[in-house]
Amino acid sequence: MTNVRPGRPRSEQARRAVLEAAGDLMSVGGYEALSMEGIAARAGVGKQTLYRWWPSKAAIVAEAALDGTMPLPQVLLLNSGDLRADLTEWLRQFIEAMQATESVALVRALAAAVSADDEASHLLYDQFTSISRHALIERLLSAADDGQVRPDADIAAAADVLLSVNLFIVLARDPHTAARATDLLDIVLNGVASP
Amino acid sequence: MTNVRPGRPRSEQARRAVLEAAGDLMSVGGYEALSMEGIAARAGVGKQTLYRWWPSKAAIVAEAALDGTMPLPQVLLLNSGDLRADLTEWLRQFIEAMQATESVALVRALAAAVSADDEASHLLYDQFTSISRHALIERLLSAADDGQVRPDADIAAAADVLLSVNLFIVLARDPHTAARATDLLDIVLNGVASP
Amino acid sequence: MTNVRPGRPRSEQARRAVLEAAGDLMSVGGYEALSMEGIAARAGVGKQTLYRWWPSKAAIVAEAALDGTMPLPQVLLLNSGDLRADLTEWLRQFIEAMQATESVALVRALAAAVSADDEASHLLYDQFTSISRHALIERLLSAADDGQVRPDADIAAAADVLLSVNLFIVLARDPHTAARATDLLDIVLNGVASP
Amino acid sequence: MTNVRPGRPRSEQARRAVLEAAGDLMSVGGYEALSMEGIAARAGVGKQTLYRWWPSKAAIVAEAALDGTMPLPQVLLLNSGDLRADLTEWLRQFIEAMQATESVALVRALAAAVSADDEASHLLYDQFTSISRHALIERLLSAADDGQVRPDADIAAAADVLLSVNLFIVLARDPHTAARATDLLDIVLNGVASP
DNA sequence: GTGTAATCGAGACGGTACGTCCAGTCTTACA
DNA sequence: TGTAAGACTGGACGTACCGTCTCGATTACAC
Repeated sequence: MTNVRPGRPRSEQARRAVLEAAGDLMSVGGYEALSMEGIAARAGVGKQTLYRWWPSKAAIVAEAALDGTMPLPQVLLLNSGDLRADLTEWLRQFIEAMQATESVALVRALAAAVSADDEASHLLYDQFTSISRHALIERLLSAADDGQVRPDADIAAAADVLLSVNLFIVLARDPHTAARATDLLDIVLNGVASP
Repeated sequence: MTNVRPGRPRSEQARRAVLEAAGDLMSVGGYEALSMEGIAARAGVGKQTLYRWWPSKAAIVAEAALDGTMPLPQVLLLNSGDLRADLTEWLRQFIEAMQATESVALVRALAAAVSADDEASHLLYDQFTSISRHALIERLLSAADDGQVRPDADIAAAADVLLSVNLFIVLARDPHTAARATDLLDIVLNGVASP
Repeated sequence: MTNVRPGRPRSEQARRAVLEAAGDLMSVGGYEALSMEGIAARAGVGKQTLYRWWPSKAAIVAEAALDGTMPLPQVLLLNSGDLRADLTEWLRQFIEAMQATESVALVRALAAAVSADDEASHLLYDQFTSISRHALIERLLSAADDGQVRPDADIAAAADVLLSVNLFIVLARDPHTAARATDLLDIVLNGVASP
Repeated sequence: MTNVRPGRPRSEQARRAVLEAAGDLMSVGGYEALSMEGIAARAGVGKQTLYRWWPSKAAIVAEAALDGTMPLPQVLLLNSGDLRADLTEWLRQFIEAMQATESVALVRALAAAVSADDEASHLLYDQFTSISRHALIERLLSAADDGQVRPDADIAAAADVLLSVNLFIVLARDPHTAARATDLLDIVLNGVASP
C-alpha cells in the first residue's frame, strides 16, 4: 500500500486557499458571480491547480460545504419531547436563516448545481440535505418511542416530506408561503385524509 | 386612452420566432446551453430585438412557458372518486414525464432560472406551479365533499405539500426517490402523527 | 421647367438642424464619434430624413462645410506688397488655428472623410482647399505684377505646392515641423536648385 | 537583467498570423473593411490575443507596416547625376504605385489612422514617411556636392517640401493633379520668386 | 373641400462589430 | 510531479450603430 507518489505532493495550503476563496466570493456575489478565474485569483493559485483537483465549480462549492469552510446556516432540530413544537421551531429557524444573503447564495448554488447535472451536483445536493435528513429521522424515531408517531408510518418517507416542505419554502422565496409554514407542517403531521 | 405609440410597431412574428427558438434550444441542450446569441441566430432575429423586449434569458423562458410555446409536460389529475388512487396516478404520470429528455431540460431550466434571476423567478415559478396547484385544490375540495378529507384540513396547504413532494422527486432526480413516491404520498394523506 | 413636385416639400428647418448637429458633434468628438444616429437624435430628426437627403456621413459634413454651418478656421491671405511676409503670416495663422481643439477635430474629419468615402471625398477635399487655392493664386498673380514672381513660373502649381506644405504641416501634427514652416516656405520661394 | 517573465511566453506564431491577416484583409477591402473580428478570425486567433497586445486597429497596421509584413509600395530614388530627372522619376513611380489597389488601401489606412488614433498615428505616419525622407536627404546632399543645389538651401526642408508634394498628389487622388507633377516639381526646384 | 402624394418624427427590424469576460488548455521557470 | 503565472483559442456577453422598414401625422398641390 504505497500511497507515496513521486514528485511534489499536493499543497494543502493551496487547497485551503481555494476553498476559502470560493466561500468568500460566494458570500459576496452568489453562485453566478463565482468564476474559476476569480477563485484562482483570490486564492493566489494557478488555474491549472483548480482544474487538476476539481472538475467543476460545483465540486469546489461542495467540498467547501463539506469541509466546513463555507458558513452553512446552522439549524438545530431540538428534542423537547414535543414533536410538533420542535418541527415548528426547526422550520422557523430555516426561514429565518434564508433571510441572510449568504444563505440565499448557497441555496441558489444548490439549485444551479442540480440543474447543471454533473457528477458533483448530486454530491452537493446530498450534502445540503443529508444532515437535515439524518436529524429528522433521529427525531422522528425518538417521537415514535414516545408514541407521538403512528406505528405504521414510514419514518424515512416522513423525513423526506418534511425536507420537501422545507425545500418548497426555500425555492418559492415567497414571504406568503413562509408565513403558512405551520399549516404545511400540520398537513405532514395529521395528514389530509379523514381518519 | 392613447395606447398608440409612435414608430414602427413591435413585430409579433419576431416575438413568436424568439419564443419558439428558445423552446427548441431548451429541449435540446437545457437551460445552460441556451444563449442569447443562439436564440437570436435560430430565430433569425437581431440580438438587439432580444434585449429590447426581454431583460434576461429567464424572462424569455418564462414568457415561452406562459405563452404555451414551450412544450410543458401535460399531467392530468383525474377524479375517479378515489382520492388516493388519483393522486398516486398523478405522481406516477409526473415521474414518467420526467423520464423524457425534454421535460428534464425544462425542469432544469426552471431550477436554473429561479436561481439565476430574482425578478423573473417568481413569474416563472408561479407559472410552473399554479396550474397544478389549481387542479390539486379542486380535486381536494371534491374529496372534501365526499368526506374523504378531514373537515378541519387546510386544503390549500395540502395542495402545497403535494406540490412540495412533486418538486422534491423532480429535483432529487433519483430513481430510488421516485420508487418511494407512494410512501411519501401516504404521509401526506395520513400524516405522521398518531391520531 | 416644373420643379414643383407633389407632396409635402422638404423641410428647410430639418436640413439646418441636421447640418448644425453635425457641426456641433464634429467639434466635440471628431469624425469618428460622428454617427448618423447621433446626428438624427441631436437634430430631433428621423433617421430616414438623413438617408433621404444625404448618402453618407461625409456628404453631410461636406454640405455643412460648404454651407458655412461648420466653424471652419478663417485664415486670411493679406496683400501687403511683400509676398514672403504675407505667405509667412498666412502659414502662421494656419498653425495657430490648428492649436484649437475644434479645428484639429475638423481637419481630422477631413482626413478621415477623404479616406473613408470615395464619392464624397473629392467634394469635401475641394471644398476645404479651393478657397485657399483661389486666394493663393490671386496673391501670386498680384506678386507677378510686382515682379516678385519669376515670369516663367507656373502660378497654379506654386499655389498647389503651398497648399501641400500647409497640408503637410497640419497632418504631421508635430510642433517641430510647425516651427520650421519658414524654412519650408523658403524652399517654395527660392527653390532648392542652384540658379 | 532579468527579462524572463513568469508564465507562458508570447506566441510569435500568433503575432505573425495577426500581422499577415491584417495585411491580407487590407489588400482586399482597405482599412475600413478591416475589423478586429475579421483579423482574429482569419488569423485563427482569439480576440483577446489581439487586445492583449495591440490597443487598436491602427497599432496593428503600424506594426505590420514596420515589420515588413504588409507589402508597402517600393519606390526607389536613383542617383543618375541629374537631380531633376531622378526626382521626376521618383514622383512618377509614386503616382504609378498609387494606381494599385493595395497602395490606395495603405494610404487610406495612413489617413484614417492619423485621424483616429493619436498614439499610434505618429508611429504609423513616421513609418510611412521616414524612409522616403532619408532617401531624399541623401540624394539632395549628393546633389549639393555636384553643385546642383544652391549652397544656402535647407536640405531637410527641401526634403519635407518634396514629401508634401507627394502627399498632396496622393491625397488629392486626382488624375489632373498627377499629370501636373512635373510642374509642382519645377516649383520646388526653381522656386516661385524672382531670383 | 377632398383626394393624392411626399414629407416628417419616431422607433423597431435584421445585422455587424465592438471591447470585455470567462472557460478550459497549454507552456514556461521554479520548487 | 506540483505550482504560480500567464498566454492561448474559443465563444457568449451586452452595447452601439448601420441602413431599411413601417407606423401615424403633417403639408403641400390638384381636382
